[in-house]
Amino acid sequence: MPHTYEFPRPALTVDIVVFALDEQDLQVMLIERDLEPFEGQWALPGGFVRVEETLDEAARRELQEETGLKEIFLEQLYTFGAVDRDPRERVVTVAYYALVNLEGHDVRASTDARNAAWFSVNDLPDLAFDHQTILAAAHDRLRSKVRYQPIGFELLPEKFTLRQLQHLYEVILDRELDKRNFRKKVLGMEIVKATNEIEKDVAHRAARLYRFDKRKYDRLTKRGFNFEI
Amino acid sequence: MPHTYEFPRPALTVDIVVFALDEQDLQVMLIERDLEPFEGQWALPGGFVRVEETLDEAARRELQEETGLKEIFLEQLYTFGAVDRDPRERVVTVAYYALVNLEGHDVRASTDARNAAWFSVNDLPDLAFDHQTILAAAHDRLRSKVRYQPIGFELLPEKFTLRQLQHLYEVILDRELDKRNFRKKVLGMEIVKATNEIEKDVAHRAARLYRFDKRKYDRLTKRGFNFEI
DNA sequence: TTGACTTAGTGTTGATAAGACACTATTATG
DNA sequence: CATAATAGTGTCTTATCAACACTAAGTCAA
Repeated sequence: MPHTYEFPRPALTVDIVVFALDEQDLQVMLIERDLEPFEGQWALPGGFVRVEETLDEAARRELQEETGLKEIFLEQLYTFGAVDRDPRERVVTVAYYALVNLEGHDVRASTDARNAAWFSVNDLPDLAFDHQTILAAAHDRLRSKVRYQPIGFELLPEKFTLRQLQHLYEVILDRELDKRNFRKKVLGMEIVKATNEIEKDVAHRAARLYRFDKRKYDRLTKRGFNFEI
Repeated sequence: MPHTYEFPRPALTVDIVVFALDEQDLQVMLIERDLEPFEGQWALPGGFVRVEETLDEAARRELQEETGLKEIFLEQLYTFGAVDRDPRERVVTVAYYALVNLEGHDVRASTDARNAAWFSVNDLPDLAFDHQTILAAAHDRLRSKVRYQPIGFELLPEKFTLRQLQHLYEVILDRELDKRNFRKKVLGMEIVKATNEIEKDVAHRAARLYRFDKRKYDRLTKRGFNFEI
């Protein structure tokens, strides 16, 4: 069913940069394109915005369709509108970034006849369209945002050790942190709460598990509290 | 000339929140609508994105057409895509915010048969569409951004006194700052340079004029310098 | 069962930055 | 020439940040 407008309109898409964390690295989910243009190349998950859904809904829908991920942290990043970013026609894309913890979510390796895979942000393949630019912008945003808002917890399982939390910050900020200073600061802010559990199946002394205390964090931010690592 | 697509497409617009500073307040430029919907109500300047221009170009073009402003600081803010934000049809808008200094730019009070005017952000009329939401988001962004990037200089004339600069921060951050500490900090960062001029036509001791040292600022930010007030 | 290995967990100190605070200097004006 | 208005300046206290090393607890293998 064709749709006709008085003036030409850009197509509108969403693209999502999904970050996760493994033991070594920050990872990004990419999808192998099975259509021209850029057939066979890796690209960010995404697709067209429908007229009856919001941008956030479009991003969540595409993410679930293409990767199986749902109910994850998702935030709008920036809208990319270079005239020639898609060789076929004018396409404006609203980019999002998402954070997932690998333990809590089951990521389908392949859906919609497309191949999906995780890549280290430090070892990326060539990407389709301007997706390299979008990914770099998302990485920048994550790096700066993690410094004043505790979004990093989204990358960890519900219960985590302080070592895992520190590792998260070290990977995202790309520098080493002092263990004692880090623990002092995090515990001093009182936004994590000790559980009475310890980690299991480790070949050394087991560390205490903590959980993020969202209620306390919300109360603190209301009073202008600034979470800074 | 009609344009036909296989699937329906949202219309794509840009809207711009233009900030300026007067002696008392932070001001925003609004335009009185002369068409339905919201005829007679105040709204942000903006309009449709053309297929042959980037989003930034669209924002600059609309700004010049509707307010006469050009060559000003302009930055993308956020993209608003609620399904019912325009009662006529689906319209997604890429919002921008802009900073101008009132002395350096000649703002037409009225163009395109529309009435344009400045309003204090503390005393706004009812706005059309979701423009109240967009404006609030821009105000938030300005407040937080001014704390770690020296964008505030865009609101001042080329040469300004330290009192003007302090006033700018006080208005945007909505709190009083200590004069000695403020001057110590700003001069210590070395991102403003004293001129050998002083202000004129004041009924008291005249203050020295300074100018923003963009070259020095660029060199400092490259080394990870953090501009914080 | 014990010794080696691995990571958990813990405080102090010195340096630097931030915040509170009040007076003198300069110019215009009546 | 006195008054009024804002410019311009330094010190001290307190808080924050960064550097730094050892003991505790548990696993594992000989």
